[in-house]
Amino acid sequence: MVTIYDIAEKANCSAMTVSRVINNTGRISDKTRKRVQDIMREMNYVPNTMARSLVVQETRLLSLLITDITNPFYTTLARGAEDAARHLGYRLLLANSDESVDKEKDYIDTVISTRVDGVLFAPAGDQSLPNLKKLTKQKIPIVLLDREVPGVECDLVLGDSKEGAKQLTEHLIGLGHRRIALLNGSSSVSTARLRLTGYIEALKLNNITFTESYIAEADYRKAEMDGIVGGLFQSEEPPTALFAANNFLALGAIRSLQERGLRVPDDVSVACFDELEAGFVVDPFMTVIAQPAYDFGYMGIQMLVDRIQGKAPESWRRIILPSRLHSRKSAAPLQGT
Amino acid sequence: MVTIYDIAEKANCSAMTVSRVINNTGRISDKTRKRVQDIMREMNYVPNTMARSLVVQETRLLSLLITDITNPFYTTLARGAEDAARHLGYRLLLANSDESVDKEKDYIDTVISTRVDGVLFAPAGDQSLPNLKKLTKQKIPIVLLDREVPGVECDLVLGDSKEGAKQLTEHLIGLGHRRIALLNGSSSVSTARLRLTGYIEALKLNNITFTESYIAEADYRKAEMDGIVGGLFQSEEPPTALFAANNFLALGAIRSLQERGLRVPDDVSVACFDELEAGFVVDPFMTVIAQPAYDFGYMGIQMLVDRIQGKAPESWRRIILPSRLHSRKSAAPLQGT
DNA sequence: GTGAAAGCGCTAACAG
DNA sequence: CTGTTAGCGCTTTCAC
Repeated sequence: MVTIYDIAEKANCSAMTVSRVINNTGRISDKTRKRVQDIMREMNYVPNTMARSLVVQETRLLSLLITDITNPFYTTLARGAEDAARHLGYRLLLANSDESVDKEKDYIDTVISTRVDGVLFAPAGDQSLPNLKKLTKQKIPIVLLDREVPGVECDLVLGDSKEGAKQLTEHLIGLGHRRIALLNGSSSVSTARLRLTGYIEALKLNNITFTESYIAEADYRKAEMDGIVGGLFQSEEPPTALFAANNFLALGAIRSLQERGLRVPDDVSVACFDELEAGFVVDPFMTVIAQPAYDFGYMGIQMLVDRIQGKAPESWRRIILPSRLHSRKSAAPLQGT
Repeated sequence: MVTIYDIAEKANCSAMTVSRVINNTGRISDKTRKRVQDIMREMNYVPNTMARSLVVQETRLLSLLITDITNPFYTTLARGAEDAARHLGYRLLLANSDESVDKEKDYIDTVISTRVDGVLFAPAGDQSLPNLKKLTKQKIPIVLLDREVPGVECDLVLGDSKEGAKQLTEHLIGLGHRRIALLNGSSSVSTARLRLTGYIEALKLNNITFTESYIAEADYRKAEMDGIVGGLFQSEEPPTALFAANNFLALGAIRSLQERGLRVPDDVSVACFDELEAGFVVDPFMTVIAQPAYDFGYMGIQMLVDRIQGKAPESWRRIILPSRLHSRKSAAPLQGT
């Protein structure tokens, strides 16, 4: 591996001169600059970023932690983050927590010891608090993505879970449904709590009584949920519509519904948060509240870099990205009983 | 940021002792070990990986370069890579080339200067050769993923493109189709060439004459392709089936088919390589040759780490992962004319 | 314009 | 079992 000294020797100058050429700092005569550059090329010199980082105390490395690399919401987000990072001259370290606070913890440790300049963090849930505290204790800037964690002060990029849930619920109500089940994420995740709130608001607004037994909770990544969905539909007056708090929950629910002979949307309407695919798809089936996943990542990185470079305001910023309802086939008007 | 020296001072010992405690090397009395550990915890000490890397000449960082972070094939692959990396104690730097050799080049430069221990590389195509050469010139181990690049000697994890294509084509033939279009990727990508070969072999085997005008090429990421698909179907004797060389091509084709009033599978059967979604899906529609994307990533990292740690054989290894046909609705028996 | 010296945080090699 | 010295590849600071 060729170093700055090898170049300096061949170019008959000091390491400092070479360093200045590399970084375009200070005054250098055109002649020496050219000589040094030629030799660098000739010797295939590539600067050692780590050595540099060690002295300048900055790595130009950012970390992106997502909870499910398999979910198109997060891959689209990752794509946005990747683009933004590239544009701003940062590299991205990727990790996937699988919604596990423990995996998160492991990763936080490696992140800290890697001395990344900042972390873009989609937390597993409220239990991520200690992990986040660990980061803040080391003064590593954080931007929280998608989910808020009570007790953490930092910049945020969120979706409008409450409004979205309200809108989606009202959409179902508009289709004639009054018995609407909510298959929610864990209540230890802020988005799940807000989606419940939005759901309840929509019911109230339409004078529909809230039925406890129409609510169930499951893991956001969960695809297998026969028991849970079974419970929801066992009642005398089973729901005619189901609102799933995210895409994977909806998928699991549909599968489970099909297994018990219920057709979607004929027997049960289904709608959810987030698109099911990253790109477009042949013939989208699911009625969804679509969130601008790409922007979550892109803006998140922008905010993070602003903060790192001291261009951010003192106070914490909270960006709420709007979502949009796409009415499709999975949610249909209620059939006359 | 607290350093080894801060610990050493408080613990009343040398930096070396602290270092030994951290790395669990050499002999240390239980008493000093405990004292040092307590102080490390108390001061929230986190080792500085870069400083360490600088001296041990190893970063424990791997780079994963994929061509389309939006494609479920690659995200699933990334998940496999991520899991393997974690299990083996490596971190993963992620990048997305968007099938662009230029983006690839940029990334290669940062990868080299980051001194990653190895690169897991899904090349954009044959033109990636100079980028790969750059890496090998720096003696950075590479494992090539999914696509081969003529002129590059390294470990490989590939799918069985020829066999898969042959199998898929024969499946279509078995359904009664004889006029089968091939919507292929760019011929500068090894998988596209092999898929063409497999397609041709299947035709030969079934005494179907090869029709030049049934072949078209497009970008693997392409979703918009009206002109291309139009050309394929303008003939007097339009194809009754279409074999798309990857999932996104199939999606684009279907959309374009629908726009010209052709229904799938009623008017045209469609089948392709790779699943359309990372996870399971409600009611899979597309007939596909599914590749074990997760294994591409997992095994790729394993091979890479083996190579890095000198556990790999001298000769280059070439792993061919088998694929599997899933017959679904998008490809149907040919209707009597 | 250019260079010499010192040090970023850590560990290898050797000494005791 | 523990410490000393030197140096990984680079940049900061100050001197010329």
